[in-house]
Amino acid sequence: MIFALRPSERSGRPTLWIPLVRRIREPFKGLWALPGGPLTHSESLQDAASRNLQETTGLAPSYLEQLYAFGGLHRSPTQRVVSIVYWALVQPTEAALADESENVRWFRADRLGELAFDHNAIIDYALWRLRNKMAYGSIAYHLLGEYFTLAQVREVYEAVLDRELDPANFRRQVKATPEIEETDQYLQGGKHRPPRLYRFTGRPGLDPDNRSTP
Amino acid sequence: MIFALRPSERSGRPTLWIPLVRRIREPFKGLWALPGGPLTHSESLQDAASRNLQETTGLAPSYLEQLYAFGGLHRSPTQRVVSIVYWALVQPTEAALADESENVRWFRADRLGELAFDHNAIIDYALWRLRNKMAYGSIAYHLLGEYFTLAQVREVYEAVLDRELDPANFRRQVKATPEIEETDQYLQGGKHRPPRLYRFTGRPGLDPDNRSTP
DNA sequence: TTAGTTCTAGTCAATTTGACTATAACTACT
DNA sequence: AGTAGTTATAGTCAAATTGACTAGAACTAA
Repeated sequence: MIFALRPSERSGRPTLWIPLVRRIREPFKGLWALPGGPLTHSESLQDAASRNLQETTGLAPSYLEQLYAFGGLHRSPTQRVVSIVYWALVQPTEAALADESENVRWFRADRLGELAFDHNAIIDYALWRLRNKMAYGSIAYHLLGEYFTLAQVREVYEAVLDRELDPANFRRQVKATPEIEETDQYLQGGKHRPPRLYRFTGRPGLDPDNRSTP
Repeated sequence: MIFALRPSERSGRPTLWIPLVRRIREPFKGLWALPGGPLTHSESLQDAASRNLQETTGLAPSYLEQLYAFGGLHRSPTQRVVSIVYWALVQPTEAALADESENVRWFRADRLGELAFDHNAIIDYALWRLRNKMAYGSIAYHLLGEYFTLAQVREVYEAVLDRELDPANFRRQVKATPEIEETDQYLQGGKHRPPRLYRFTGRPGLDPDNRSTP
């Protein structure tokens, strides 16, 4: 389950997109589904998630975390399947390089049709978790490049939380977080005063997969 | 992974306890471990967790949530094992009924020796999650009975967060949460003014397992 | 009756939040 | 060159929240 920001077609503002793969066999042949695959004996769960991500979309995520293990009895009509789902955030530069083909395509996260299996429910849950994490932790930065303006951060929040935020107040809050570092670079090229660039110096989450690896 | 409150032996204040089972075969024969067992083809993950809980300790939890799927390569020295761990909170009345035997015993969560497999790490993570959830959500009530005093709620917070809280300020905050309902009952029997009893009217979490079941 | 205890309501200053104003610094147009 | 348009950025002010504290209420035990 991969999230990336892409500019919306109309407004140009960033919105959440996710890549899906088309099912080429039954069940649900022809429908779109989350990328995934079996776990082998010689890789950890996180490694398997990375590998699947790499194989289907060519992406290397800047953030990868376990989402949930789905194990209901009737997730697949043909057999019992337990899916340990990971979710990833990728930076725009990465996302632009992603492979796209007949059977791999990006979709806006808020405009999905009916997907295979219980994948709509999985995505709903991932969106809920993303919004939740965003409200507390510092996760939005993994959707941006190394350098970013505070307005870009605000746009990420606005896209994910789907509401407008006061620019001045948002600034004040972000600047109060110690993980945000001011650079002395400015972003040129806009039709207005050039905004200062910042960078994020924090580490990912505190999950069992990540907490030990410093 | 089961949490319950029990009065500390010395101070009498509530502290966190967890039941462990003794390994009766290799690997780690003789060491204590978290209760658990294999997943069958005919039960969901949550059902399997409930069943294992019931079989080993006789407990029926008031709260059951998925913790994490652990899938490192070397968790067991003999074979590759993926454990989808659930954590439960049980009320004191339930916990008092729990089976205890030669091979099932309760331990204080902050005074554990070396356990089998990676179970120390799992418990550390569960404790971290419990503290986290407690700081935000309304989860402490699942460790208490149906009726409770605000001082009891505070004691739960103090036990889990391991720091003292101002009684008056804590009251104010708890009373501000809409899920807490005042009753017109009072708890008699103390050597002091009898405190009013409250009840919790909220629902569990918003996990995929729980969110649909109303 | 009094001392001891916790319960409970309340005050007050410090901090944080939300709404808003004003100036700074750039580009684009005339 | 000058001016309008735009976003960046700092700052103000009232409202809401939090933390430290005070004081009376209501019970038990002696």
